[in-house]
Amino acid sequence: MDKKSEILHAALKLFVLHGFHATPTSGIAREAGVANGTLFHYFKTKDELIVALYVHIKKQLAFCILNEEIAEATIKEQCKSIYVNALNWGLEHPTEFRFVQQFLSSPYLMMLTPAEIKEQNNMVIELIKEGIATRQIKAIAPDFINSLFISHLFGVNQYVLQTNMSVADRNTLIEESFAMIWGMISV
Amino acid sequence: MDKKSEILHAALKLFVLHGFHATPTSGIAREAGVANGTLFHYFKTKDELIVALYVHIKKQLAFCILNEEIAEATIKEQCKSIYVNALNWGLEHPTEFRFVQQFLSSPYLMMLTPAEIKEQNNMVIELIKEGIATRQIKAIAPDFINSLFISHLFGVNQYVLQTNMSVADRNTLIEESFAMIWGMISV
DNA sequence: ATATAGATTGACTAATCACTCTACAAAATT
DNA sequence: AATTTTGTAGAGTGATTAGTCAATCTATAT
Repeated sequence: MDKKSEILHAALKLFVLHGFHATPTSGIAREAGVANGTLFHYFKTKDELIVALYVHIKKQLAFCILNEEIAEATIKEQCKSIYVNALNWGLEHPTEFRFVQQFLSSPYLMMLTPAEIKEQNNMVIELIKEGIATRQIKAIAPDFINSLFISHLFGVNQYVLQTNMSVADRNTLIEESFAMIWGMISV
Repeated sequence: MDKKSEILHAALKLFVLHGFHATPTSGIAREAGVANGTLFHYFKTKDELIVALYVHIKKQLAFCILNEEIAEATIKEQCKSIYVNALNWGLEHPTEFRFVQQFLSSPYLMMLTPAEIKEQNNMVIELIKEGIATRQIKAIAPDFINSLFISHLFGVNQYVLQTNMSVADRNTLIEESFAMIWGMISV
């Protein structure tokens, strides 16, 4: 792992543990095993590091969600694939997931342009629109359905993380929870 | 408004605007129109102020949710009353709502004891249990249903806040969104 | 071999921060 | 009236911070 990655990795850990401002850049550098100045060689400011980390993690999540052949699947199967992949990613990467949550409910969110924010949900929105057009999904605002979809994901993730469950129980819950959200948004 | 309230009010505004650590206590005191030392007369530390603010806001929300006669209502009506009241409170107090969100996804959350955290959902959990016992709500973990309920609330709130809607449209959406969550959790 | 560009370092700085301290004013209590 | 408690102020303090900078190192290209 190169130094830039080490810095991002250390920053993620410390930000989730202590919060953005309670984590000094000097602490990140120490945790990453690099000098103080090196951090500012890769990221002009601390704010730039925070935003870069968010974009970096979002990219990983997006890659993981799409990491399957779903071209020929039905709308429902595609939705389920996205749902299950996103949920599993969140459960396998709780620190990253928590960081995203922390970032989205912080004032740092405003450092992203509205276009950037919208862009990230674009794929799901398009899928929802297709589902509406083919009368498989309820004919209500796609943005609204997307909001419910994401919220549901967050809720299930949070519940699983704070509950000790066997892998089998967890998988059952994931199946059932998709059935619930699909029942809610499908016609 | 007394000085303590002024301090809480100023802190809320600045925390949501700039984040916890990016808001200096001196700034809060200035915004509240009191001296620096006065802040520390009422709150021993900045952390104590943050937690006190959270507890203060949660108390307001709890009061608002219960502010109706619902003793004789059915489980569904009680759930709807809580849902609508909570949602309306969030829409009428976006800053407070955002603060709660920010607090819950920050490391400050860990300053609350697990008992305190659990206590806050207790009323809804009890209602869900009653609903399950009377076979009106699906027989799955009450904590899980509570998670979904809260997440749904957050999702709808976020959508409404980021969308320009007429009051009529908003009320329709609130009605419809309750029907959706109720359809999801009822038998 | 030499030159050039980028990577890395860590001491340094100016600013800022949470919190303290002393002094005094206003109530409340005796 | 005297005394104690509580509220308020704001200058002051030691610690900490983001970011800079000049110096050194590494690697690749010529």
